[in-house]
Amino acid sequence: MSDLLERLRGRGWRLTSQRRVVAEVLDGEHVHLTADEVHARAVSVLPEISRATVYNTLGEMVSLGEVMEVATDGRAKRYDPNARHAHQHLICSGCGSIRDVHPQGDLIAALPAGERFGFVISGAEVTYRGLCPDCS
Amino acid sequence: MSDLLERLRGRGWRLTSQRRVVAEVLDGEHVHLTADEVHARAVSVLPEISRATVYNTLGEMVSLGEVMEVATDGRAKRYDPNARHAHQHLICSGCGSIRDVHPQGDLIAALPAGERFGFVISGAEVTYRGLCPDCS
DNA sequence: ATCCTAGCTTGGACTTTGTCTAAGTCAACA
DNA sequence: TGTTGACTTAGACAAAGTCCAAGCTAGGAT
Repeated sequence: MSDLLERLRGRGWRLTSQRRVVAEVLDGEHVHLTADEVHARAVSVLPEISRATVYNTLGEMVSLGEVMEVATDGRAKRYDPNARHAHQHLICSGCGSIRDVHPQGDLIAALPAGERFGFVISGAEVTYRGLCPDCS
Repeated sequence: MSDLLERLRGRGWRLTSQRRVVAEVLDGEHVHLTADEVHARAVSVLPEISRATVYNTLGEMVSLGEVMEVATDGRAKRYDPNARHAHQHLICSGCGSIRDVHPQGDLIAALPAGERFGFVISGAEVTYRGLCPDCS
C-alpha cells in the first residue's frame, strides 16, 4: 500500500476500493492529471467507479493537504500528488505540459508590509509560463 | 471617452456601443469582475447586450494585452483592467476579494537554469493567499 | 462470525461557465 | 448615402463540477 493510503487511513478514512484506486492513480507515474483523467484511469481498474466519487475523493485529499490543486488557465483543475514538498509550476504555453520547479528566495518575504492591506498571508503560488523544447 | 477605448480605437477596432459599454464597465471603480458580472453591469446600461458579445470583447481585450485574465481557484475567470502595469494578486481565502500587489525581486531570475527543463520562460505570476481584515 | 450503522458510493439531474453558429445589423469608408 | 465586412444576437451546445436520494459496505460492536 502506498504511503498516501497509509496516511489517509491514519486520518480515520474508511478505506474503500474506490479511494484506494484514486490514491493509486495519483501515486503513480502520471502527475498533474485532471479529475476526468483520474476518473478514466480509475475506471480501467474499477469499471463501476463514478465521477462523483472521484470528485469527492480528490476534494477530500486536497482539504487534508495530501494533494495540491493546480489551476492552470485551461478549464479543468489539475491534481498534483506532490503536495508535501513545497514547489511551484512551470507550464508550457504551447502544449500545456507542467513541470514542478523550485525557485529560490522567499516569496512571502518579498511582499512588503505596506502591500499587505492588513491581510494575514498564508501562502503564495507561482506559475511560470514559457515554451518547452518541443514547442519552441 | 476612456483611455482604454482610445487605445482600442487606435488598434483598428470598430467602436460599437457594446464594446464601449464593456470597456466602461472595466474602466470603472469595480475591478476583478467575472465575465458574468461584467455582463450584468453592461446589461444595466445596454439591456440587449448578449453574453456572447461580452465574452468576445473580453477575449479580444485580453489578446490585445489591455486586460489581464486572473484565474483564481474559484470557477470563473476574473478580468483585471490594470494590465499595463506589472502586478500580482492577493486573494482572501474567506471572501474571495482580490487586491493588486507589487512584490519585490525578480521572479524569473529566481528560477535557476537547472530548473528550467530547456523551457524559454516568458513570464511568471504569483498568487498570494491569506485572510483579509474582515475575515480574520 | 455476524450484525449494525454511519459513512461512502452511485447514476443521473442540475448548475455554472464558456463556446459556437447562422442569420441579421451597423460603423466606417468610399 | 450606399456598401460591405466586421460585429452582434439568441439559443443550442459543451465542458467541468455539484447535488441528491437511494442503495451499499467497512469496520466497530456484539
